[in-house]
Amino acid sequence: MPKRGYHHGNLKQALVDAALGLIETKGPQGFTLSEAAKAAGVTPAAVYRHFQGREDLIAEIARQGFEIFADLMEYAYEKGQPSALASFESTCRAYLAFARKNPGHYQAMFESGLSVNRTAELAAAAARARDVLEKAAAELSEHIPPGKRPPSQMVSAHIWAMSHGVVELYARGTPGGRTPFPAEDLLETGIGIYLRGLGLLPPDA
Amino acid sequence: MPKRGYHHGNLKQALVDAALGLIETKGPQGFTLSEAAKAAGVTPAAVYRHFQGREDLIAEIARQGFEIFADLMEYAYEKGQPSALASFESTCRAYLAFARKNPGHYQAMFESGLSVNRTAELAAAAARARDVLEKAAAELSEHIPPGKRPPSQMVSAHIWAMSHGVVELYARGTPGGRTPFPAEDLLETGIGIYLRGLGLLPPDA
DNA sequence: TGTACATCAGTGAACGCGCGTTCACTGATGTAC
DNA sequence: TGTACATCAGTGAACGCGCGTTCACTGATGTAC
Repeated sequence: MPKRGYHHGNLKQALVDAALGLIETKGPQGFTLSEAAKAAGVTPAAVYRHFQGREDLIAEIARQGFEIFADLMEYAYEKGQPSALASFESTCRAYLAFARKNPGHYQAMFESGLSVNRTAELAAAAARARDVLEKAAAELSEHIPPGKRPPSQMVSAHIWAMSHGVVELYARGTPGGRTPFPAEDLLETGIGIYLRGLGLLPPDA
Repeated sequence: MPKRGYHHGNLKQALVDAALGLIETKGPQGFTLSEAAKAAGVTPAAVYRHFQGREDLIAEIARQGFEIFADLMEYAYEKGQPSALASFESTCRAYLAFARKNPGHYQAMFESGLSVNRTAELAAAAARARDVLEKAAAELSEHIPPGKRPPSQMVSAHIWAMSHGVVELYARGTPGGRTPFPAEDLLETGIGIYLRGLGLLPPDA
């Protein structure tokens, strides 16, 4: 697909891919524009044909990440239908799977420090991903008696928080944590206990 | 306390404090050694009398952070005694309170990318903090019938993950999240539901 | 099919800058007598 | 109490380096005729 020679052919995406690799090894703050250019086999000045600067490049990576993320979440949601519970659990699993498979995207999205409202496209992609989880949570909530039902946005926030926490603490680096349990099991059991607390799973299981 | 003049008197701690301020505004990767020196009113070269370099400075901040963190957790734990449940909930609240009150430390500890095993002191401080939560979780677990009791290390990992997730997503920046709920409420309710799932709180409440 | 030309993606040289790190030094402090 | 001296925390000049950014340019590509 990419042409060779004086004209690169698809430099924009090549820069994105090169930066992804750098992020995975050195973090979103750990590389320079020049490094990304060099990794793509191109002069630093060439970057400015496609991006306004380093931040703009990271924002594009985050945008692509949120698009992939939203697609994955939507797919997982559909796969679980028509069961609200199955959709919800499938969506949660997709969260961790995405973080595992796309660590560079994940870091650009959540650890680069850039605002999700930087551009309209980025905000839209992020909103699409969030909406999937909120929809799954809302459907699930309908199975809880109205009196003891927490707001569904709160449920999705709880789940997002636990998922993100598991990713950050137990699916990568070496922070305060490290447990003898695989991240997947940790998330699965954690969400299981949480759903039991909501009365959506039998108290035993 | 700090002397003025040619000799600073307490430069090491002054550098730590200056760096803390910089971390709070620009993140753990967003400042340079020279900036920290300037913020402390001192030549860049002076830093080398106290630290081996930038990483070493951040590691010292993280170490101090883990010490404060562990102290706070221990105090919260004691305050809840002799009730295992009260100790546990108090400890969870202390987690978020620490992150709120010491954002610079928190970032140095969990978002700077440095390994907790960098030095023995750092590892020891981190282990002390972790042990408090694990002890609280273990005591709590004893109130669950052995048959349906998850490993207490798993419980503490779940709680740490949810706490960390709430801090990262809802107590600061603007990632995929933003909810209408204060982080404190989010964590409180999330842990409440989780504990109900463990059978440690009545199914209503 | 061939030629002339417009377009524009990428080049490479240049710039000013602030970084981390070193070094011989200086001068404040504390202590021995 | 006073003086001589050792200690060592911080200075300031210097260095080489890679950064981001600009600019006039070059040459590959596509298209009009």
